[in-house]
Amino acid sequence: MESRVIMHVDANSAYLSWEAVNRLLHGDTLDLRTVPSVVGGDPLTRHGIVLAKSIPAKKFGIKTGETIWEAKAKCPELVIVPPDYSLYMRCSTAMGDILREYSPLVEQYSVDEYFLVYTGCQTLFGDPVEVAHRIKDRIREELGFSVNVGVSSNKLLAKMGSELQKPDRVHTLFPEEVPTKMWPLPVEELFAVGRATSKKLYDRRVQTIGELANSDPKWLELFLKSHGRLIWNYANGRDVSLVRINRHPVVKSMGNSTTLPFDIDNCREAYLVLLSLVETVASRIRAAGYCCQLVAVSIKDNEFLYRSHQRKLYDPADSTNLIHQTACELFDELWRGQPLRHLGVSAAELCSNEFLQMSLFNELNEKQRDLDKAIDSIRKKHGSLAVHRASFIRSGLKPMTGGTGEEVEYPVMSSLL
DNA sequence: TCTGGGGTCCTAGGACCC
DNA sequence: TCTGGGGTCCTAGGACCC
Repeated sequence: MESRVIMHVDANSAYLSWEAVNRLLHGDTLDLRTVPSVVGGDPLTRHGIVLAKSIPAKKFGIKTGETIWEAKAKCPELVIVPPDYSLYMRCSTAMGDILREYSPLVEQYSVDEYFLVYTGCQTLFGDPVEVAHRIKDRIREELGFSVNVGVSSNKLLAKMGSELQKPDRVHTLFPEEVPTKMWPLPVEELFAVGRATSKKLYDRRVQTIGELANSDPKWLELFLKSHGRLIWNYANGRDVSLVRINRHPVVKSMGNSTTLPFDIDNCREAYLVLLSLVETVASRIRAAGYCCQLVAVSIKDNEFLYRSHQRKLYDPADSTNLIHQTACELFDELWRGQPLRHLGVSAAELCSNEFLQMSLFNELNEKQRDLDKAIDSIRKKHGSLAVHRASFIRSGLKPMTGGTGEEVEYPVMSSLL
């Protein structure tokens, strides 16, 4: 069997680079990439975390995910810009369009990452490493931002390769290069080794990827279960997962959640927030032609304690009111009166809605579906704010919450490759 | 001036059935 | 009747990813 050639293409500091490019395009003279800067949420609405940082900001020790407040303390002259998700979608798509010129097998892994199967394309475009450089340079010249490209024979190594040194670089990480290029790295840099796993490994004196690779998988399984075997294989450069074309992505769940500007302390308001979340979730489900058979509600209180309840439905549902009804019942199970800062609704066990469309259900459901359908089409034509439920009037709450502004047309794929 | 939002997968325990 | 054990479904929670 011919060995595979896989590339992983990763936009460098994606949100920040894209903001920088867009601002230059619109006449700004300052290139955000050249100064300490971050893309971040608004602390006044309690969304104040760093979503992306420039390389100069990184030199101040600023990290993604930390609070704007902490970042400012590290660098008082820090430039902070708000996120613009619809811009990021456009940049993401433009990147994918270039990649598809080099292979039909392209998987969008996240908003700023793609896998590309180059196996068999050599005869058309030539040596993989040369093509990786060409792709990288074309994206920089045509779209204005830099990427890293990792080249290897499986997805894991291609991805690890693209992370090696940034920005604007191509790296190979073939299996024979694993001991020299990957094994010296600290274990937390391995894909699928997060905070909890790296702590357990450090507690047991496993500090580098090489030490993990050369430890006994049976021993790893004692304290990491099946995850131990997985990361042991990864550390040894082994991964058999396939690149999946996103044309027919299998979405497993759809959810929306929100951190509220102020704590919620009564169930009337909570029900309303749940409704605004369900409006978004249910319309996404319907737009995709799905029904859900499971509804989940999550809460986070003012002490950051997180809990969730879920319930399987007797009949698959896609109606806003039905899902909201279930969500409120789940909320009642969960809530013990503590002030809440965050609410979430998720719909899972998705199935096709064809069965429902056959109208085997009672008249009430029929009317409910017609109503949802009518509302969806008005919103599609005139915008999501064109029609909303009267209960939101003077509530101070948004009638639809969640999402990124635009309908996101790609899935966020599995955490495992 | 604290700490986002979108996902997937795995595990453990209880219920229930045979 | 004195004690088992498989299999499946459901639920809660945790870990990981971008």
